[in-house]
Amino acid sequence: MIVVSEKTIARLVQYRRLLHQLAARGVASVHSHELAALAQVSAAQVRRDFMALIAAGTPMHGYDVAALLEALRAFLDAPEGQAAALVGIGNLGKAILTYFAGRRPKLVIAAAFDIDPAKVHRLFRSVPCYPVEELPARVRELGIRLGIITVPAAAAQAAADQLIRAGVRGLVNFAPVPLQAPEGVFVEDIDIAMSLEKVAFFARSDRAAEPARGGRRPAPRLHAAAV
Amino acid sequence: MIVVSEKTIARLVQYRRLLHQLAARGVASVHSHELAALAQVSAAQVRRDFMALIAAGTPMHGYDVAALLEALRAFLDAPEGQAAALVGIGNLGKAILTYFAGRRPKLVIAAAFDIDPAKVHRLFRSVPCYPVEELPARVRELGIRLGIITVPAAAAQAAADQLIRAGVRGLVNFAPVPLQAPEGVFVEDIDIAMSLEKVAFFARSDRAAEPARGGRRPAPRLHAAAV
DNA sequence: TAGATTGTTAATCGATTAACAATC
DNA sequence: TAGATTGTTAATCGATTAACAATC
Repeated sequence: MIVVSEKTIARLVQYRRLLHQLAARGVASVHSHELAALAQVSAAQVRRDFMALIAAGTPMHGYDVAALLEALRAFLDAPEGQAAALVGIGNLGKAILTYFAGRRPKLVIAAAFDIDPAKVHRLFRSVPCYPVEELPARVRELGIRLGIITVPAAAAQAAADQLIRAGVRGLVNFAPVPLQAPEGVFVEDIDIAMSLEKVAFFARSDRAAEPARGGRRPAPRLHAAAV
Repeated sequence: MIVVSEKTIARLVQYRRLLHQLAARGVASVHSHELAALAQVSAAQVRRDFMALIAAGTPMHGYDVAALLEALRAFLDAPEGQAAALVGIGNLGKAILTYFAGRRPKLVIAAAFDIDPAKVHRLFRSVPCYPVEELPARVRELGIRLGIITVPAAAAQAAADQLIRAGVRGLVNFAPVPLQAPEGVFVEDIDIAMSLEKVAFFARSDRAAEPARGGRRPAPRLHAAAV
């Protein structure tokens, strides 16, 4: 059982995104401080994370982009791929289906569900949509362990319960209500309205975000001009 | 100038959401441990946050829900209200417009922008949509300080730059690319694909999220059964 | 070599929680 | 009163960064 912090995984996922962009531009090697600037963390953090991945760099040359991508793939991706289910084909559900269409071979949305009779039994961005009554059977049949909830708030907990009962172990919830889930089920609540309210607070001219600090203080220096 | 941490604001926004739900159910008072269970923080954290808001409770009775909501409103909301601009009317943009339609009187999306000639000069969920060429003038004219970016990745930074030049101080970015912004502009990147990859990692049966700890350890206890 | 970067440690901060006296 | 909760402090953890020897 591999146990890691959520923040670490978030950073690794972000590195991968950035490295893909660099690779697409033909960049073959990268220094810790370059990636640090892009990911907005310290260079030491990047080096620590790569050390944990057993991805070595060399002084002057830096890290090999292809080797890093391979190390990240080996650590982050399920070898056999992962299938996800999406519940609720509103505008948000459609946006997510569109975004994922054919983009990540190892992480595909294999089934979508809705209660609207006009939406079921057809394809959305080549993903089949089924009535929610079929959710337990389809999720089990496809071995889905990952759920995306894009239904209205009132229906979110019921959708989550159904998914969990059918074997789902991770949920991304976009409904504006925190989900209850048993131990062992990872839930990420993405509340767009709450994010907007947070940003609105800091967008006011008399408000400022406290800069994140921490870490060792610089050593006090003898004054260079002292004679 | 009020300086607070981002996490604190996120908690206060969440408390408000939960208190609204309680108020709607007719609940008049609440204890710190009740709200703590809903918000998934410690009761001590809730009490500390309310102390900072100068919102007092009484032993046995707890905190008055209406008084808390008023204190949160006074702290979080701009007295004169805030207007936001949304750039990019795809599925995600429409989802956000739908969600906000008439919901928060103090935080309204006042203008939307798109490059598609078929979408401009009409209303989406009663929000007027203008061509992006008009963005600088409209944002200035409406005094907008808050921007929501729901354009494709390739167009995100340009949209951000335009908004910032026109006076926007806070951005919520849904494009899958981190935005560069000058000091004083608060940026929240919400990367749905990265969130999904993170959850996918923890949804695998051999992976577990490290439980967040910290805080004072329980005092060692003398064994009660010792004679 | 000289210079820059990596691998790693030491230091330190913010965040969080247990604890408990004061209070209703 | 007795019992539970609030207001507040003390303790402690994880996260983060400066520093620097080893290395290319």
